Amino acid sequence: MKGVKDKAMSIKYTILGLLHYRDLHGYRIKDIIEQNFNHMWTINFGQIYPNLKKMLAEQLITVREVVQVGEKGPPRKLYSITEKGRREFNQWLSFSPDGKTLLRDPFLMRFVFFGFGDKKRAVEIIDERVRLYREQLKKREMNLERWKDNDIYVNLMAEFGIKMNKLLLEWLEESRQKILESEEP
Amino acid sequence: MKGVKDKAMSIKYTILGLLHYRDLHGYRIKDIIEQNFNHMWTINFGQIYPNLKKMLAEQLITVREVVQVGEKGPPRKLYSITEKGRREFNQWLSFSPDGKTLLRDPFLMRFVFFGFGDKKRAVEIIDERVRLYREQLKKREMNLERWKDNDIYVNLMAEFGIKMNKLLLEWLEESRQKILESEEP
DNA sequence: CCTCTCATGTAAGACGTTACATGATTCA
DNA sequence: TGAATCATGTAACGTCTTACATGAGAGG
Repeated sequence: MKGVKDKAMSIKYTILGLLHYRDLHGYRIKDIIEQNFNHMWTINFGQIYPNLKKMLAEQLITVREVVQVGEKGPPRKLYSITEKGRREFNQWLSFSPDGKTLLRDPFLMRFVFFGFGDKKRAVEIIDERVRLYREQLKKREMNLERWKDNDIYVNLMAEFGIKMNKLLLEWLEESRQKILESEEP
Repeated sequence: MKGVKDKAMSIKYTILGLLHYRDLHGYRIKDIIEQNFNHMWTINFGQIYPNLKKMLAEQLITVREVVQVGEKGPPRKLYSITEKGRREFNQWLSFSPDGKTLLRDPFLMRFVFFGFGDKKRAVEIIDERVRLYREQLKKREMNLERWKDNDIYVNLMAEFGIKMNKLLLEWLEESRQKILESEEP
């Protein structure tokens, strides 16, 4: 069980997980993570390509170059998971010690200190945020529709993202009301 | 409005915010953040002390050394916010562009892939997690009691932490049931 | 012609985590 | 005596973000 340590989100295991479904190239991996794990992650190429390189060196994956005839852009590099990759993935899946659940939100951080600023401005900022959360919710609900046929865990996870989004919205709207009703210090 | 950019949680502004209430030393700042922002952050000295040093150089804060007579440990360094610090803080409070809300949870990341592993083991891991969320919830509820007299924003934030915790618990318990009822692939 | 999308990648820097190092006092 | 708490801090390492660099084809 040694060696399976990762407190962070771990792109490594996410990639290994995705490669269980089908072979993928870097650009596509980014797409999938962006669409499906957007409530947990912001992903970028600066993370993906170096990781793939490293995983290749560790022999967790293999590559083959595929030229898409009549398609734009450079040839794709399709990655596949190896037996070693599967073994490490399974170790992680069953025995990785989980870190804490963290809701990282710079807005919420500001929110706590709104008492030191102007109330009118605070409400303005909240309104902006409400709009943003509404848009996000719409997107997630559409996304869930698209993936409905998927496996149970993926669906449950997507449903959770929507629930969290709704909670955030409800809470913010209630808070807005309470703030308006509150007396100035 | 230039120069106010921070996508990350920004210890800097959090410290400036806390110094609005009273003068603090590094160790105490860590305590407060740990107790009050635990659903958003894990904080450690490796972040706090270097930041205080930097903020001192930027003249956002000042220090004075205070020897606690008859107290254990080295003398405390009490930090105060300066006028410049207040100005920067207010800029941030009113005009910082907020990044995305991210729920970082290594457990949830594993959860998505449970379909590739053993169902019995998956349920075991979920049960462990349920216990952990229950404990967390208890702590947060006690914490809210302690801070009840605080300002409205701090309270709303704490309430949100509790709501999120409850949602996570409910969702996980429901999911556990659905997983048990589901057919093996 | 210009911008968008697809597709690869690197480099610098910001941010976060863990481990180490020191040392006094309190409590079991 | 040994562990825990209070209190300071540094160093090394990992992770994440942003910006840069390249280039082809599609569509307006």
